[in-house]
Amino acid sequence: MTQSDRRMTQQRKTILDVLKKTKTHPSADEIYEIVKQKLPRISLGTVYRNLEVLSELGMIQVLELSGSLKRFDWDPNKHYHIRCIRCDRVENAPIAPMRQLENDLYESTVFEIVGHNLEFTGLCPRCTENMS
Amino acid sequence: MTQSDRRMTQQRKTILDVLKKTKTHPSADEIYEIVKQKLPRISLGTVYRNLEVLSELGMIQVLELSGSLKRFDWDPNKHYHIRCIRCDRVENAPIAPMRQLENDLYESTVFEIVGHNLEFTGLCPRCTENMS
DNA sequence: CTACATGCAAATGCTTTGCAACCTA
DNA sequence: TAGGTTGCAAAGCATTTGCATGTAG
Repeated sequence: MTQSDRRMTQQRKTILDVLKKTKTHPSADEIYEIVKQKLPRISLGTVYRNLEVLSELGMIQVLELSGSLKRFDWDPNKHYHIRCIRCDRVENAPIAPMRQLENDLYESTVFEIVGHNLEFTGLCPRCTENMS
Repeated sequence: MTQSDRRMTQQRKTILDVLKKTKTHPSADEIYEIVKQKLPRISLGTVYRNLEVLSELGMIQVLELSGSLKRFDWDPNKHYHIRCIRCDRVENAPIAPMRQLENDLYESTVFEIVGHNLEFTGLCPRCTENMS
């Protein structure tokens, strides 16, 4: 199936809209809950399938961060993230991609490097406040 | 429960031994399969519980890499990894930890940074060969 | 019309957990 | 002998999938 075979269904369009407007990095279930307000009969499976398709089309990005569920990013461009170790909230890390990193490894590994992922962990403001 | 309350059972000892000898970064199930050869009656649940305990004790490290199952590292010290996107094999990345990275973010984020994770993705030699 | 997409429910895969029996310190 | 630990099985949870029906192009 080629890209042109994709159909812009109500569901796909709504999911994309919701993600673009959310501006955070929600999980499939969070997206499902919001989309359900507009399309009450949508199923979670459809949400997963469409997020997958949209990422194949390069319109969004799937974030598979360490030790947490999948999150989805309206911005398909490479960038880094910070994850709150308490509430799992994810935000962008305000630091430019380090493109030379992969070259640094070129001579010292037998792997053929194709990319890298940098993820910061920390406490978001809300969780810092509520520390018991 | 304090560290001194921990008991060094046959199971715990064997799991630690196997991991130290493996020198790779196996999954719980891979460890289970090897340990079973020495302790045929051990259960997968016990393997998970002990790996968790050993990491609490700082004797090993749990790796929660993006989009893959948990892996366990006999070396509790911070270091980076490369993951094969085809077979999921994980090896160490021969590059020194960048300790200043977190400071770079200090002024530009509202998060209280506590750490970071850098993960390279690529093709291991075996998978590079077998590319169809 | 055709074949991609959906809703539903069941299945999957990894990991965790409740519990009674067991064993280490 | 106290209480941490085990084996077993069941539960948990995010995600995927099979299938009959629906619908975009």
